[in-house]
Amino acid sequence: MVPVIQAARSPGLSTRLQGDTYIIENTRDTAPPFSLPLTLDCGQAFRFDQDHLGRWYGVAGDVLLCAQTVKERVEFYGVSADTAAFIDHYFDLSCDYAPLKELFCRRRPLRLAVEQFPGIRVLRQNAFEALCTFILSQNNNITRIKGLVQRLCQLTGQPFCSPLYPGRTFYRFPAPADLAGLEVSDLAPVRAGFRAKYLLDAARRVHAGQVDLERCRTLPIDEARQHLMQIYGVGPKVADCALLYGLYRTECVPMDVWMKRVMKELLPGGFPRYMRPYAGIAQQFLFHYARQNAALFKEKEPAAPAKDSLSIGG
DNA sequence: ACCCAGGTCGGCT
DNA sequence: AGCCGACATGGG
Repeated sequence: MVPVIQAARSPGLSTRLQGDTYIIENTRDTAPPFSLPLTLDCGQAFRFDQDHLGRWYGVAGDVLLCAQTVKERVEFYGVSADTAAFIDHYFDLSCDYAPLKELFCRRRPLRLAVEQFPGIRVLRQNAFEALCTFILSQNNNITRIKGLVQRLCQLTGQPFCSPLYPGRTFYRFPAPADLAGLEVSDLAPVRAGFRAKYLLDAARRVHAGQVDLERCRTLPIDEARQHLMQIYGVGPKVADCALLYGLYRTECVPMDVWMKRVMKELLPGGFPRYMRPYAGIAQQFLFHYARQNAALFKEKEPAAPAKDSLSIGG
């Protein structure tokens, strides 16, 4: 129930630190190991953008990450040994996605999603950050969520500098203690609207130990979900996001409007039992697939997707 | 101006 | 248990 296939022997990826550049390659073929834009901008993390050179950069944990795809390789810049270890963890590089994708591809609709967007990976984000950012996500669009998170970090997070971007200031995501003592009025500059009070309730409960995020890593999944849902403003969807993205509970499938549409059309019977432990990862492929093929799934009522290309069932 | 956005809450049946 | 409007804000 815990991890995904750990595959220490054949992770499918090789990594090496050359100077301060951390290079990640695919050991199986010449294809890129994973897609930076798909992984960083597919609606799981909200702190990454592209700079004027096209490099992806953003704060994760305590550090600024800056990366680019160069000739079938992913390169991270300004990387220390500690940062390299963090990258391994954050991008879950010890997890081999090949057998997972093979599993998913046994169902045709999932195969279409995986084949169209093979570079997606589910990140291992900080649990409190995942909880908070998905509290901010509710009834909101991704562009604006990124703005809210950015302003929250500027207002309450710890500032630091990076030699990668001289003269700029970056901000870590606030710790529970950074938020627990604040009032809704203090968060006004964030412009989070009705979500501000939810955010503060989460911070206070985590800070007070009333909510134990780490315990949710191992609790039976229904108990973990209920434990998080004691937070005012956290329902089943946000709880599942915190569990999947922040606590690596890969059996969780956050059901937002898009996933409801795509499941109804493509997997009306739900995920097959054999992929249930990793259904959250399959979800990431389906979620992106649905959004990128919005015209097929946006229809309110029947308007089934083109049965020609999206055959139902397996 | 209008609609919607990776939902949840409180108040109804 | 399930439906429905309100909720703050602003991007397209």
